[in-house]
This record gives sequence, C-alpha cells and structure tokens, in this order.
Amino acid sequence: MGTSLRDVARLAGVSVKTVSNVVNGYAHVSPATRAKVEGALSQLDYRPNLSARNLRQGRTGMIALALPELDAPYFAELSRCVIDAAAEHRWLVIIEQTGGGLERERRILDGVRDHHVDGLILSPVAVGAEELAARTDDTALVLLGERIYDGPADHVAIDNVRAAYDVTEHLIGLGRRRIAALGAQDDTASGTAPLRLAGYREALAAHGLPETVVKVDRYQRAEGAAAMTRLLASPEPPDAVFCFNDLLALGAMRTALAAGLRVPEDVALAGLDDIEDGRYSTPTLTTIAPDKNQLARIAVDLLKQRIDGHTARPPQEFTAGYHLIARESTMGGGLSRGVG
Amino acid sequence: MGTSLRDVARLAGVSVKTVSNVVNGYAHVSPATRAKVEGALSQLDYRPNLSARNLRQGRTGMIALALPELDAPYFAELSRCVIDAAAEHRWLVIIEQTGGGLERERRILDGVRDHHVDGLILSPVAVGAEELAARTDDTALVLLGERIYDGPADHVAIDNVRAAYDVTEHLIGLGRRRIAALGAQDDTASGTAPLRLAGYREALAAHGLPETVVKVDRYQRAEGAAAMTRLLASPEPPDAVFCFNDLLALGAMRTALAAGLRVPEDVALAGLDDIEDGRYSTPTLTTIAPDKNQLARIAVDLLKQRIDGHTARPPQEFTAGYHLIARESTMGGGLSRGVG
DNA sequence: CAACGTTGTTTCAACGTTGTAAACAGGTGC
DNA sequence: GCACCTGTTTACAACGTTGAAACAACGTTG
Repeated sequence: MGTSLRDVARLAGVSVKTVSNVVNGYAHVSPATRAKVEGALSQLDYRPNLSARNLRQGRTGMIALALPELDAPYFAELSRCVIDAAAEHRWLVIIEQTGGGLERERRILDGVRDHHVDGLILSPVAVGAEELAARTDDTALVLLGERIYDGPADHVAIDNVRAAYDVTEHLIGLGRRRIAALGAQDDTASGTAPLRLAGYREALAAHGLPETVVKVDRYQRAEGAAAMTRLLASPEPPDAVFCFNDLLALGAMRTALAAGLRVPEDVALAGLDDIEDGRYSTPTLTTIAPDKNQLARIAVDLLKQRIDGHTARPPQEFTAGYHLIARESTMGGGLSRGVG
Repeated sequence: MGTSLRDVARLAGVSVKTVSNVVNGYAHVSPATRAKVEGALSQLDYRPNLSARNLRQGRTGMIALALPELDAPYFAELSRCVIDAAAEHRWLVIIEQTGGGLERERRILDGVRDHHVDGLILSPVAVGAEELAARTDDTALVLLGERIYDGPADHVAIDNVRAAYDVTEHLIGLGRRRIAALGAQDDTASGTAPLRLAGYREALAAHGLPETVVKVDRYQRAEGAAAMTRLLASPEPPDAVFCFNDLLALGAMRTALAAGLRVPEDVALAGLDDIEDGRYSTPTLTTIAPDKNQLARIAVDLLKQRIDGHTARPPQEFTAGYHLIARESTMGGGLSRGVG
C-alpha cells in the first residue's frame, strides 16, 4: 500500500540499496545522489515498513510492559514514565495487564516470543524466583518493583525495607505508640509486602513498641476500607496506621472519617507510592514517594543493555531513590475531621 | 533465532506450506499429516514470526490508542477497557500520549504509518475538524470521547449535552439555586467543554436560574482547586458546583473542605467520569458514569469494521450509555465536614 | 605504471510467512 | 482406458528491507 524503497528508487533513478543507504544515514553517499534521493523521498512521502525492517533485522523496536492493572494510579503513573523513557530509545511500548494473577504472568513470560517484542519489563506479583529461573524464553527481561531474591533477571526497585522503616519511624517520632501495619499478604515468598512488613517491624523493635498487622488480598481502596473497619473494631484501636500503599491508605481514610474519627488527631495515616490522589485527598496523605522516573529510566536502560547483547553480565539489583512526604494525614494542619 | 516453519517442516518431513496450513487451520489436511505436523510443532515449540506474517499480509495486528495522559484516572480506566476489548480481536494496543497538545496530536495523526499499526483510536483534545479532514494518512481512524462535527471519521462518545443537563437538574432538584459550572475552556470549537456547558445552560434556562461559569486550562485536580478558590472569593459564592470532570471536582472539594465549608450542606459538588477516586473520597462524589466498557467496545468494533474494508460506509456517530450516580457530595449522609 | 585503498553505487540473497497455481493421488462414472 | 472430479500436497513468488559482497571509478603510493 504505502510507498516502498522501490518506488523511491525508480523516481530518483538509483538502486533500492542506495535509497536505503540514504534513509539510514550511511556516510558514503555523494551529495548529488543524496539530494536526488531526498527529493524523491519527500515527494513520495516515504515511510519505512517496520514489519519488513524488523523481519530483516530480527528486532521489532517494541518492548512489553506487563503490570497488574493499568487503572491503579501508581501503575498508570509508572507506565507513563516507562513510555517516556522508552521513547528516548525510539521504542514503542505494549502494555499487558496481568491482573496480578499467576496464570497470566506465566503466560506473558512464556508468550513473549508471540508478540515478538525485543524485551519485557515485568512488574511481578504472583510469579516466584523458581518460575522465573525455569522459563525457556531468552528474551531480555527486567523486573520492576518487586524483589525476587537470586532471580535470573535484572531488577529495579526502591529499598522497600528502609522506606517502610522511615515511615514507621516518622509515626513514632510524632508520638504514636499503637502503630498498625495494613497490607501484609498471605505468605508469598515474593512481593514487596514482606519487605515493607520487615521495615515496619524493625522500626517498632528499635523502640520497643508492639506490632499489629492486618492482611489484605489486593492493594485496592476497597480492601483498605474493609481492613480499617476490622482495625477499628479491635479493643485497642491503633493511633496510627502505616498502609503498604496509597490506595489502601485512601480506603482506610474513608473508613476512619466515616466512623467519625479525626485524621490525624485520632488516628494518623501514611501510605506509600505518592499517587496524585493523595495530594488532593482531605486530609492530604503522608507517603513515601518513589522516584518513578528514575525507576523507569533504569529499567529501560537495563533492558537496552540486555537487548544490545551485554548478556554476559550476571543479573544485578538496582535501587532507585525515594523520599518521605509528610502531609496532613500525619502532621495535621488540615481542616478535616469527622463529625464526632 | 526462534524456530521457523522451515525447521518444523524438516522435522515433520513435509513442505513448509503444509506446516503453514496446519498452523492456520486450513481444512484440507489429512489427519495423518496433521498429527505429524502438530507433533513437530509442539516438540519444537514453534511460534509464528509476527513480523514476517505482517509483512506478508500487510497487517500488523496492532492498533494505537492515543490519549492525552495515561495517568489521568479516567484515561487509565478507559485504556484498560480498550486493551481488553482489543484483545478479543487478538489485537495488541500501543499507547501514545499526546499531552493534549496540538503538535503531538498532529504528529500522531500524520505518523500512524510510521508505526504501521492497523488502526488508530484517538481521543482528541486540540485537533479540529479541518485538521482531520486534511490528513493524508488513510489508516483506519476512530475518534473517542469528543465531538467533532462533520468529522471525516467514526466517532463514539456519550451524549455530553444530556449528561450535563441531567447533573444540573439533579442539583436543581435538591433545591440549589446558585449553581456554578467549573471547567469551561477558552473557545475551542472542538472538545467536550462546550457540550457540557450547553447542557448546563439548558437546564438552568429551563428553571430560570442564573449561570456562573469558571474556566480552566486543563482537567486536573490542581486546576479544580484553583478555580474553586476563585469561586469562593466571589461576593455570592455558589451553593452547588457542576465540575466538568471528576478530577476538577476532587480538586474543588479539597479547596472547599480546606476553607471550612461543609460538603454538601454549604456547597454541593458533582463531577463527571466516575473515576474510582470519587468512590472513596470523603464525601464520596456524585458523578455521571459513562459506560466505559461500551465506549471501548464500540470504538474497537468500529475500527475493526474499517480495517476489514467496509470503508465505503460514511463516517458515523455512535453514542454510549451513562448514568447518574448520586453520592454524598450532593445527597449528604456522609460524615465529613470542614471545621466550621 | 602497477598495485592498492577509498569512495560511491549496485547486485544478490535472505529474513519467515502465505496466496496462487499447479502437481499429484485416489477415486467415480462412462 | 479415459476424462473428470475431490482432496491433499507442493513449488514458486512475493511482501520491503538490509548485510555482504561485488563492482566501477578514482586518487595515492611505491
């Protein structure tokens, strides 16, 4: 359908390969022919056929980004960063949604060849280290956002243990003593939940405080709301809750306010992710802000290295930065409270 | 790199084309050879090379979805629906972010051929009807979510005028009399803003009520917050505000609560989009819920028709359903109020 | 001036797939 | 035995591109 090199070559009166050379910026083309060819190129409005180019070169110029759900704000924001970072390498990004399920994560790991992307950035939830090690596909792979010990692939994340420690210590520093953790998960070996839990425990232990842990199935508002209901029903409700992500925190906040509690006076709340919602909730949400752009950039750059063939290098761990943002849900100063 | 038809053919002792026939489910293959070939296929774990197939067939099996920003919750949720709907046709989706800018929208319209996607679903913001009509690319195109009059492409959206009318009437029905509209835009001919404004005006006119209109540049929380500040500073502040999308409403809510107002007692707020955030804000947000799945499905199906060659059909308009969800930000019953 | 390197251009083959058309086998009917 | 089906399989070419190698024209060097 579109114009091909053949058409351009015919019009310019040169060979197909010469046109190809001009298109690809090959050095040794005489100014005269180059001018001729470029004239023909723009006259016919030539666009290279990527399928053909990819077939010839064995590359597709596309990478896949597989994450649990696009409509979780954290992942949407992260996706945006990845797409932007990939654009710098002239890569297109195909987004796959795993739903956090083992079955679909497996299918994606296994089916990368189907789509013929050059590489895959996976934000794993269910899949574990041995699964990963056993995969037959040798497409470049980078893991994003979870820690899989001794995994067979490069990995980027923030230091989840330290981040959780920092949040907990922030709450302790504000004088809170009954600090609950909301967001633990049924003991999956992988995942960030155990790491965040570890950081929380370390901080409490360092100050000799007791721990309260509430589990959830998924990191969604509804789960946060439900878990908070359980917490408030306990004989000694917490005076602070560290939620393992912002969505849980926003759900918990909804429950607390609806129950007539003041946030943070009666109960302080903190999350992790720094999604935009938390900047506009009432009260605004204290959180850990991972450097999403850095995460995305490192992931993309690592993938690029793998794809370009530096595959000899053993899998490595990379850590992106984060910082604590103290807002009204712990510091107060906001004007919200429940109707007592 | 991967196994090709050639390898499978060699192993099965048949021709390449026979393997191709088996892979593609061609009817006239004897059970014996089919069995042989299928054995070889699974033994070698064959996966078709999409680049080659696409080159041969002139199709890529991918569509592009171009929208302003992936990290606006409405678009993230919509993307999810589009990806799911596209998956039913075995299409992959490449997401392009326009930032709502004219320049990038133009580049995408013009550059579709670069990526060699089979079709494009565009959620236009800046680009107008005449731009669209002038485009040289003949790739299948469906417009999503905005109304471009007499556009040269199929178009899907909800009935924005009626939706805005419904929200406004909802507010009137609750006894509000000073109802402001938040979210008008500098007179761009295209876009949904004029439509929503029209619906708002119709409803007010039907009840002989005065109008107050506040403009914003972008549909983001921060703009909603700022615009609300301006509204509250006026001599006669509104007792209800219809925000043209949920993000604006959440920003406005933040400002109202921070100013010590009770929502909805002092000022009722309504939005449009039904993003998840609004179900967990305090108070929860009254809104119009467009049927996002239906929007996505219609858009994808239309694109499929265009791609499959029913191009003779003139461009059409399609309307997806919506419904009003009355929540605490207008109905009350929530427990949130500012500190008076 | 012969051998050689450089620059500019072309020819050729191949990437993996599938549509077309043709070849082939095994019938049936006459 | 021949023409004629139907079902099954194959050879060939082509999609648009680019690496490798070949070639021609020229300037440099020994």
